[in-house]
Amino acid sequence: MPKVLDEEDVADFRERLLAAAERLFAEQGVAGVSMRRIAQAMGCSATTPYRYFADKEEILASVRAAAFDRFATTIEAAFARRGSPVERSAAVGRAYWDFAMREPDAYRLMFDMAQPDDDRYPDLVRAGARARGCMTAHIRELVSAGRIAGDPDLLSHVIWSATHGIVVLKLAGRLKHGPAPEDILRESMRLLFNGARAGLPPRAPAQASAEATGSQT
Amino acid sequence: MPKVLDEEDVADFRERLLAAAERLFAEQGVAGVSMRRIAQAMGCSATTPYRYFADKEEILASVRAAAFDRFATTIEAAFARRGSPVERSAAVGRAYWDFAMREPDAYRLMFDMAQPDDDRYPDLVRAGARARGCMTAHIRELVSAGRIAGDPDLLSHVIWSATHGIVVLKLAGRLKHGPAPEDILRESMRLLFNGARAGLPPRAPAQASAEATGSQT
DNA sequence: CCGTTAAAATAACAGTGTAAATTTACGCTG
DNA sequence: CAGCGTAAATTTACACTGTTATTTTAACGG
Repeated sequence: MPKVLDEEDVADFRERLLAAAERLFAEQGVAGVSMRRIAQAMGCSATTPYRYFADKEEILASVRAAAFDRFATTIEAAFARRGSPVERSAAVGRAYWDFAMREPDAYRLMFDMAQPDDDRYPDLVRAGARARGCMTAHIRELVSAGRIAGDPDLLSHVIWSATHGIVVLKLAGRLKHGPAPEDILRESMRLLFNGARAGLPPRAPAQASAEATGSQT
Repeated sequence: MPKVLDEEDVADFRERLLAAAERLFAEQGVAGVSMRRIAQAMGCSATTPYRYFADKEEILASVRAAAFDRFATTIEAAFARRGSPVERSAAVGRAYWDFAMREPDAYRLMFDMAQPDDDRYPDLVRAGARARGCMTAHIRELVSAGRIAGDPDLLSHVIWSATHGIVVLKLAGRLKHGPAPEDILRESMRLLFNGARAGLPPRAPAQASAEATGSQT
């Protein structure tokens, strides 16, 4: 134990603790993991973590922020692929789904409804905003390319919430008896994009009689 | 304290405790409510609830089952309204949204992702199944009436998950900066129904040039 | 080598879920 | 009515939790 803690040492300890905490959270659920258990996994005393984190809530917030960042990085990587707007958009959608299926515990933590006021953790706010932001770019591109019509911000929230809804229903165990989640997702996207295409102005293709019948309010 | 507990007395005690527990859960979150706190609200000793419930988890499961039943009753009432299939379907959708906004804590409890194995509580399974079931009837009716095309079971899951996604994002506090949740919901339904209508076979109305373009898949 | 001082470890507190032991009080029988 | 059996309620107790206060440890400067 050095006399004074190098800033690097602090960062290292925090990182290692967060990694351990995330693993334990995934294994036994957040409520089932105690500070003492985390400390034990770190090989330190029960209260040493309090030198690096204010309390358990801050640990949880940091784990969630890390998950959001990992998620955002994954999505951004998918969007960075080269290809047509449609291909890139499909890649983003696939990356979203794959992340949720590959790291269900991380996804659960990220979007848990029981978290009261995340706003106290700037890093969590930043990571969450980054994750949200990187889901609108591909929609904006689709609109710019004239493949769908509508307000990109609104459309991206529509696509996002539809996808999110299927993911969380599955992660909550509520899609055990109905259609396969993948089928629901595919059909949702098919219908949404068909619907959004219907809003396009008349175009080159011959049989474009689809006038704006969207007057259902 | 009677010598033996009438079955009615047991049911009464359970009901009163569940009501108190639900109120406390809503006020302070599930994790913030202790058995002792519930017992205090009941005016009994700390361990008396254990005569009526196996443990805290069973209390939570019962509260969740009650919420599902209340939800299902609300939806069924909306569907029981007289009117056209479209009107009845719209009423169901509105009732769904209104319930989630009126009882966000109940909704949170119902669809919380952190619940591991609900299957141990038959009443909860039954109530959950009932709630899910009453969301397909109005879709089935729409399909029967020829207003939309597709597999009713699949379509109902599409509509459900889209609605659910918006609700849980709002309840998780993730829709503070974007479009209003109501707008996302309206646009989602507009696009989905437009998309689903596109799958209809050619019909009476004059400008029905929409030949079966639904040849995808 | 010794004192200073930051870091770690220990001890302690209030509160948790819950099981075991104990007390209470009702209904029945002698 | 006395008193017993017994179900219901309470008290006690235990292992655990998050967290704070106190004490111990150990690296550095003189």
